[in-house]
Amino acid sequence: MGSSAFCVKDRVKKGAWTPEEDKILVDYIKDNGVATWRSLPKLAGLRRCGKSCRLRWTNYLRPDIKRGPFSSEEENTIIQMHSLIGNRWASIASHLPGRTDNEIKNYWNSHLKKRFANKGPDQQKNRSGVLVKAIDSKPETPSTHHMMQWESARVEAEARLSMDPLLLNPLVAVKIESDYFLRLWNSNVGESFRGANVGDGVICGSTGSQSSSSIKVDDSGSGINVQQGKWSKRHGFTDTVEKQGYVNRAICKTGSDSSKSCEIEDSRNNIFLKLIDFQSSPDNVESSQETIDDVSIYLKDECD
DNA sequence: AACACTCCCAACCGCGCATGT
DNA sequence: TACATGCGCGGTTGGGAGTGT
Repeated sequence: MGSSAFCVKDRVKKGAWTPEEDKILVDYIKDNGVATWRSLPKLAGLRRCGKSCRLRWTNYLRPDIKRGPFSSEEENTIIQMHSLIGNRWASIASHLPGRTDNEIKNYWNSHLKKRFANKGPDQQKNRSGVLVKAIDSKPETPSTHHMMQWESARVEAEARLSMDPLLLNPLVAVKIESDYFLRLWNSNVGESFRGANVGDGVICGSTGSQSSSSIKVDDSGSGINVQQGKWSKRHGFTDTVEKQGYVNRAICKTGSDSSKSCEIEDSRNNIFLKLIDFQSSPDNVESSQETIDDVSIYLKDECD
């Protein structure tokens, strides 16, 4: 379907790109941008298929691409990310500005793969000597499995956001920065969650007493609503924004004692994260000291 | 110098997801 | 709901560059 029809035109040139072709492509995109890749070669006067043009642009001609050898920091990032999420090169690339997924994939296959091939089936050490465990491996416990799934979901959400071209707009970047899920994850709350000792099993049946005002964000279609904004003493969240993300459903509440609770559901990975009774400054989340009293991880099927 | 072999990376291929009709 | 289209992603390949004999 899609791609098979995308690049099957006869008489299109294949193989290495010439400098002349590069110039045509760059000049055209500079002047006109990219409406659809499919129509671009014809409009630009290139005998290439749209797919080839897109690849050439995204992997080689884009002005923000960083050339040269990988730094030790970049290498370390690749190793750690790969140990966590496996061959998801696009997600890994989102953490390395200027590097393409293709470049990272090649670097892994040519430089790093062999180095870790003899370190056991699922264990790798980064340059700091920290032992990390591959997510591809069979989890030893349900909780570790879910921790990995959740981290994987987080990385994917970050990747999606970072790949968003709107990010180039600083105003939009502020919105994305305040994406509640990611901010929550990157806050002390998320830190607590990541470091939380959830034992060997899945914790179910956690309780929390919320009342007063609440805002429910529900996604029943393909679009996803993610809360952003600041806590308000009286109204829970203020400001909402619709954007593409990974969280499928979030229910956030402000208790009568100004305590907060937040439930985040990730249906794709079948994870239910519940943060109960954490406090934060109602006026400025960014600078707040958030604490967490209870963290629950649900397996939906088991706990509903 | 010539050949064989290995390595690296740009480019291609096919699958699958998101979106539109 | 079903189908078509556009495109992103990960796996694979082919050829040039580098190295060894």
